[in-house]
Amino acid sequence: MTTQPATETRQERKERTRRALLDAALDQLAEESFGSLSLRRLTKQVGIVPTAFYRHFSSLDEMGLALVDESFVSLRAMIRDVRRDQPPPDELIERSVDVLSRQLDANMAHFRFIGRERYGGVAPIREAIAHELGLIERELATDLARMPGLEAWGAADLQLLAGLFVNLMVVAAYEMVGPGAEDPAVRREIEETLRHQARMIVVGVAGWQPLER
Amino acid sequence: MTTQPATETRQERKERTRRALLDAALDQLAEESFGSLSLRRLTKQVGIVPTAFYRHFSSLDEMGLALVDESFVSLRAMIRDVRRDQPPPDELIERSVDVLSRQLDANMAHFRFIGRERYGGVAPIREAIAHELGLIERELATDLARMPGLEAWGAADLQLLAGLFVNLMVVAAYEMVGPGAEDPAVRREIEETLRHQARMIVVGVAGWQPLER
DNA sequence: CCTTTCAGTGAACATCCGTACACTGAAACC
DNA sequence: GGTTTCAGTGTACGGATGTTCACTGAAAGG
Repeated sequence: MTTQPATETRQERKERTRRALLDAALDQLAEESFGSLSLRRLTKQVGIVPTAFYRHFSSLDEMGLALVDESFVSLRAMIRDVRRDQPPPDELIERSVDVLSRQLDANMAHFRFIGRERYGGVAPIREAIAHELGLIERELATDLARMPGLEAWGAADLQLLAGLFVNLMVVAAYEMVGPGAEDPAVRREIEETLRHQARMIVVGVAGWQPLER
Repeated sequence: MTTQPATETRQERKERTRRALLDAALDQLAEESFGSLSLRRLTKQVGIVPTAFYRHFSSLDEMGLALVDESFVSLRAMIRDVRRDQPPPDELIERSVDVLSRQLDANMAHFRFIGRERYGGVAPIREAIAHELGLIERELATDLARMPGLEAWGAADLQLLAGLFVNLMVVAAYEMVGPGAEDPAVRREIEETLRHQARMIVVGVAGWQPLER
């Protein structure tokens, strides 16, 4: 295993099987939860012997935390994309959902992982995800503070709103990428629901203009 | 095992160990996900031999579906409680959260189970939960249709709103009852956040009156 | 060029897993 | 009161699990 064309430094090879382990995990996590992952099946899929796993991670949990890390790198990259070309406030939702939709395909497994394990079985992973989502919530809150009409809001108010949006996003992302959303039509429907629900939060029930049909 | 004071009909005894199996599952599900449950640990906790499990369920999955069923009996009972004494619209959120909070203690394990397995690992259970939540969402939509100010809303609009509320409730319920919410202060905080966020959806960002601090 | 490092090997382990099978003994039934 | 039903027993199995340990062979380094 792991012999390649010609030149490849030792740490390149190591990094490659490490990557393969992470990918195998993300792959298997599409069909089961982290708590039921098996080290042996993982290494079998990668094509190495079970014990070689320990050359890369000291335990399955440690590998899980690595997955959390890189998943949130994806998520933050997405947020940065939205923030980069400062969209006008009235287009913020549209732009955000567009970016989400685009990034979703590139990082399906990551978003699926977050959605699945957010409330899933294994404590340290659940906690790591909760922590990262908390950070993102607070970042979003400070972003929102600069929006017209929200300058006077207190930290607590902004936090509430940020929580609503983050929740909505995580749930919608998972539903768009999780099992049952293979059909593009279904996915587009979820995407539209997300747009509308986000708008509904902004204008409120009182200010909602019924959808034309 | 399973010998009792005096008279106890055969099906009573059977029902009792069935109940014990379900309870043992709910108990263990506080610390792991359904996908990693083990028939042997389950039966050990109940005090019966592994093979006796099959006298009650044909598989772990079937038992999981039974858990979904009884969990939604709890949830529907809760909703009926809110609906029973028709609360005035402006108190609906307060009343709902109060009922939720009260029912939560009585059915912790059920709500924890739903929150955990909603996006969790095992397909048939995930689908059963999604189906039941869909029903509840539609019920709530028809309830909302009778509210003053919403009589003119179309089915799609009502569905959007119902989705927001159901989502908010499931997430908040899990956070109130899941790991990390043992501290009553933490729980009360989550409860208050839920109240505020629900109100924010109703009045919208535009109509939000900043919290006094 | 010779030595060190170390990713991956392969056998062995104790333990857990689900399930098949023949069984027992007491409640249920006629 | 004799027969049937059936929840729970006990053994036994084949296979999967995580982890140990001493190992190999090629790349890295002096």
